[in-house]
Amino acid sequence: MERRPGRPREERVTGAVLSAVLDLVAEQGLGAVTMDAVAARAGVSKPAIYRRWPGKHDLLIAAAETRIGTLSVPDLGDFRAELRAVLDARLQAYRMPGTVQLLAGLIAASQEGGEAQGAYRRYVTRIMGETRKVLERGIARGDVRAGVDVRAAATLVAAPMIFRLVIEQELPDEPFAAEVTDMIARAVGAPA
Amino acid sequence: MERRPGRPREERVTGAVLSAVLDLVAEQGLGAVTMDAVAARAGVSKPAIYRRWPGKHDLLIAAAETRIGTLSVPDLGDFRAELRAVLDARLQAYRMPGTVQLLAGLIAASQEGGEAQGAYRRYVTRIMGETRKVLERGIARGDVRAGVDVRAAATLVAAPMIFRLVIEQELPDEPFAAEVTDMIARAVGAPA
Amino acid sequence: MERRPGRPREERVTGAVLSAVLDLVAEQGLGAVTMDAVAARAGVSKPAIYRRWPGKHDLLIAAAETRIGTLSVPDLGDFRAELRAVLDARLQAYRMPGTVQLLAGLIAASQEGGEAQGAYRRYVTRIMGETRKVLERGIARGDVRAGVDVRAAATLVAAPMIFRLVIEQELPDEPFAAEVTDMIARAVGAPA
Amino acid sequence: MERRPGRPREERVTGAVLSAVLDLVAEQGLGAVTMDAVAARAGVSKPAIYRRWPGKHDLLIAAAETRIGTLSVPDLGDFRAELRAVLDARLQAYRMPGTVQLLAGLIAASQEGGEAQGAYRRYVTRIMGETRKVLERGIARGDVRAGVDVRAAATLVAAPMIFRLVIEQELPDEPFAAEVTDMIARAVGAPA
DNA sequence: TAATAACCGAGACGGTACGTCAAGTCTTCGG
DNA sequence: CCGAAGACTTGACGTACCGTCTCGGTTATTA
Repeated sequence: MERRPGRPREERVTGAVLSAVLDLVAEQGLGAVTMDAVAARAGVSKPAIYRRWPGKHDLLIAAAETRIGTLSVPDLGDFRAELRAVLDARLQAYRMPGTVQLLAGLIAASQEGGEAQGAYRRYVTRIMGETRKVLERGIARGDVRAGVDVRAAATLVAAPMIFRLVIEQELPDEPFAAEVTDMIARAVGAPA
Repeated sequence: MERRPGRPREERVTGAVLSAVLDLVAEQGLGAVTMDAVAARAGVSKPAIYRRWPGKHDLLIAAAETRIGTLSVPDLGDFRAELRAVLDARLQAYRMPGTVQLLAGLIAASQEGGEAQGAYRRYVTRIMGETRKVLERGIARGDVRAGVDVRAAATLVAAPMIFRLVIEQELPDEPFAAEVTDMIARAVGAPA
Repeated sequence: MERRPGRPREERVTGAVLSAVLDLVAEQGLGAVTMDAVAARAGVSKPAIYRRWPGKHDLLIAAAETRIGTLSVPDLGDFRAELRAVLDARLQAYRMPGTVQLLAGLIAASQEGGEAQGAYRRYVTRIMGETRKVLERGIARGDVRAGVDVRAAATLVAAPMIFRLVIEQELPDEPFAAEVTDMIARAVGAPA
Repeated sequence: MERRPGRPREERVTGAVLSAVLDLVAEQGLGAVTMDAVAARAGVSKPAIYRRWPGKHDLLIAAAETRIGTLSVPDLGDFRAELRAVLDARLQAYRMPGTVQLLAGLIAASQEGGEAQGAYRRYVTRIMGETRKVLERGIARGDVRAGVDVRAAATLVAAPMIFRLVIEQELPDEPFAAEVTDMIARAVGAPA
């Protein structure tokens, strides 16, 4: 195990900063997420933040990752059930205060095209990976049509919840998740 | 016809400003859309801009409206065809340079919650209205299932294209539109 | 009379900033002369300061100029009297609170070699000009030796007071001025 | 002979640091004399520096002392000759690259009023001590007027060279030294 | 021989200031 | 009243430096 020389970074700082970002977003919205405010809230100096993340965008992405990390759906033996599980997991994540603002900030940040963009791309890929697995499992199992374009279908699954939340600015609820589950099951499910 | 006293507003300004916003976004990205930059590019003074739009957010929304304005799909006698028409119209709009950044900026701006938010909401509602009409026409016609939740379905239609563009950061293409058309037709179409 | 377009600069700002610098130096020393502190004290914004002076060094020089501006000694008919007048004028200037710190800051600032250096050089030249005039007047009058190197003599006149103040860190007093007057009069005066 | 326990300090460090300060000042000016830069240049760590000098000011003073250390003028039997020897010694010291900046830095540092100030005062006193000795020797010998204020005269001797260098920002040369010698000899010398 | 204490390089830390930039307002002039 | 031009406030940005502290490791003196 290689060890870099010099004083090691304090773990406390990383966690405190990310928490501060989430708190500020939840309590006062995206506009309150100032580097100074984050530093003050976290009880940390600005340079300590910039040592970890090259810019505000990267920090936002990192904060978002702690919110909507990798979710993992086990094999439930049924595509519809797994699909619902995926959507329910998202539902929970989106219900947490500040998630909308965080996502909105993330989207804006991802357009700048610095080092942040790579991290963002990897993040999105990772997020959608589980949905693809569920679809592929369904195909293997036979309750998803063999001809389905998996990538397009994954988009169809992931999009509505975020759209409702971020574009329509309305918290998606369970009836909505149920409705989406039903429609997508019809869209990609194997005919009886 | 009432006439305010003093020098009337020059029509030239409004157009020049909106064009400047679109140009800047397309050429240099969202970060280049500064009020000063817009003013300089449009050959216009800043006060002239603020006289027309109360803030940057509103200006962004106005610029977005010129891009993805109201689209109107005529009755083609077939839901699937009309759905495809809706998606193709979006496809064209999204293909124009700078649309991604514009949308991203719009999303970020919409979170601030000033006067702009109302305009944003009206804009989104208007955008989705046509899709709802198409769905309702399909129900009336009988080629869309009667039990479909129209609002949820409208979200299902609008979301994938924007998601692919803004979240996945990939330009949606015609095969994708075709695939989505097919899936949604299965999702909400009346069974044969 | 040419008039630049746009809103003219407020005279208030320039004066308020220079006063703020002098006040801060006098009250809390050189270390308290922060651009933020100056801005706050002057009731002015930082950009307004940077519009007028390219950096902190230039601001310091400008502030020093208001303190030890051009002094003018009239023809008193006697070299010794005029010499004493020059030294007394300096004495008064140096007695004002904060002058030491200001001079020390000036010296440090003058080493950086930006645009500030030119201003500094002009300032020093101007300061020493009056002393040279006094010397030249003395030569013409005959109570200063004809062979005296005027530039060297001017340095001999200007140096002791500043040295005592800045290097020895002691406020020069009248006995000191009298002693210096006497010694320099002997050094450059014409023999009786 | 008391010996502190633990690993003794490496002599190498002290010398390397002082050299680094002098080199940096000479090559890139006062602004380049950063504690980090000094440490890097000397191949030494920052704590190793702070173990030896309590702060930057003290380090600057220490560096200056290596440049303009104690000079000792032997009894040459003649005031004028000794005076010239003093000024020539200074001339040599001032000619070394970076001395101006070093002095300027010293002056600025001496205003801060920490622990460094004491060291600075002692340094100045020591520097001027030799000049006082020369003057007192002259009085005893009889080639300096008995009534001369020794302290004021010492200032008169020390000031012009530094003033020319630091304030006028011009390297004092031998003609200047000769001229100053002549004038001061007239100022304080005993009449023939 | 082992323990201890002070040293060493490397580098992260808090704090504070710097100089810049953008948003939105205000002021001058001329049309 | 509208227009351009540009100065203004506010407040955030990202960077630089200072002096301290924490590592892992080394070197000498003491037990």
